[in-house]
Amino acid sequence: MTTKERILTAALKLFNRDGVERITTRHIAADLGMSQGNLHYHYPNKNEVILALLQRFFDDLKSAQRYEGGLFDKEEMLLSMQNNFRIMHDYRFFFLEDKVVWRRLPEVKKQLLEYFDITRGRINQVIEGYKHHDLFRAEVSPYQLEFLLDQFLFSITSWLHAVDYLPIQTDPSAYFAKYTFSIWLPYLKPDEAEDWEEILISTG
Amino acid sequence: MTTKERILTAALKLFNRDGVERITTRHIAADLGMSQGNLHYHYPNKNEVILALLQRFFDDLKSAQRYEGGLFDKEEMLLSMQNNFRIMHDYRFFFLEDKVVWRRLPEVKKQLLEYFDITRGRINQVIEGYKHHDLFRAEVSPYQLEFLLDQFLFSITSWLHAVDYLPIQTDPSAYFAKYTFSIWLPYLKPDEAEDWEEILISTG
DNA sequence: GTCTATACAGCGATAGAC
DNA sequence: GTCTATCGCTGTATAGAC
Repeated sequence: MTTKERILTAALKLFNRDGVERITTRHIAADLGMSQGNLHYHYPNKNEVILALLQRFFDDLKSAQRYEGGLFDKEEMLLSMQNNFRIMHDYRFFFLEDKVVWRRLPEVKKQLLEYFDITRGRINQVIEGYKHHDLFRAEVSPYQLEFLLDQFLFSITSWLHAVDYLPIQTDPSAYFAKYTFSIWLPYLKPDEAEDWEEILISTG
Repeated sequence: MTTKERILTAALKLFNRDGVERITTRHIAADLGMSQGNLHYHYPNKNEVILALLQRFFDDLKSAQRYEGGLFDKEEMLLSMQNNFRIMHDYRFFFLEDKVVWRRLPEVKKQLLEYFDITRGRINQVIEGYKHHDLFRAEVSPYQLEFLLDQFLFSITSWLHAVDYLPIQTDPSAYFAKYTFSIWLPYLKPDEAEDWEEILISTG
């Protein structure tokens, strides 16, 4: 592992544990048994460390992305979401302290919103596909269905915040991946809902 | 308005705008055209300012609480939630920067979790009442229903975080109060769902 | 109650030796 | 590449005059 990489790993650990504002370049250097001057040789300032971590976050997401199975391979969809959630959890300070980071670096906000906008498009495709194949219950009103996309997006962007407020026993990433898909069960026709429920119960 | 109150009002404004960590006692004093020494006469340190704000938050909640209508007065329930959300929005730094505040003052975490635990109990009562009066659709499985309480709690505790991620045009407090109740529409029997939908569309 | 002045600690960042 | 030393700035908190 190169020194630059070791710095990022230590910084990530400390940011997640103690917060971006509290952790200084001194702390990161000390954690590595390295001088602060040397750290500044590799990264001119703290913001550059944060930006490098954001880059690594997106790289991790990309390399975890297997080839897209069809929109209707349920198990694949669930596991893929679990994977993404695990990576988000690895870099959780970006989300748990999003407002703090965005204030330092508006660029981070822009990039994260772009990322979630792409996700939003994917989810919308799935919903439209389900509409097209007539898999939603007939009684569900358009008003109700309008909220569905927002509900997914809410869950995907903000689940890390909720971890402290909900009584969760198991691995948060796994729990909230299941939670996210459980959102739409009551919108689906009984057969489709049963299908999904089985997957949610048996997987992970 | 007493000086102590003026300090709290200024501090709240600045915390919401620029973040708890960034805003210092100097900033608060300057905003009031007051010396920093004088501020420290009224509040010995920044943490005491934050704790006083938490107290005021709970006071505001309490005084906004009208007498509880029955569990089944829908309009009352919606307006009451909108009110609570508005107050949360007034003190939003407590929620948008919850992890940062909690690290400084673990006491704040304890009190907020207690508050939401009480809310959790109330919601659970409503759900149980709906079960008892047989208002949920028969096809909804116990597995699905288990998630309902968590969905409500997730929404109520974390909606402020989601404001930046969702494309919201109107007043966030109003939007998310409606959003929260829209969660359970697909779980309800058609008649009850229609009833709720009408309220959600016509109110606010 | 309100002010000015000050002590003290910690942070970001740079310079220069090895 | 890595170190030590150091500067300038900002934050918290206190002391003492009015």
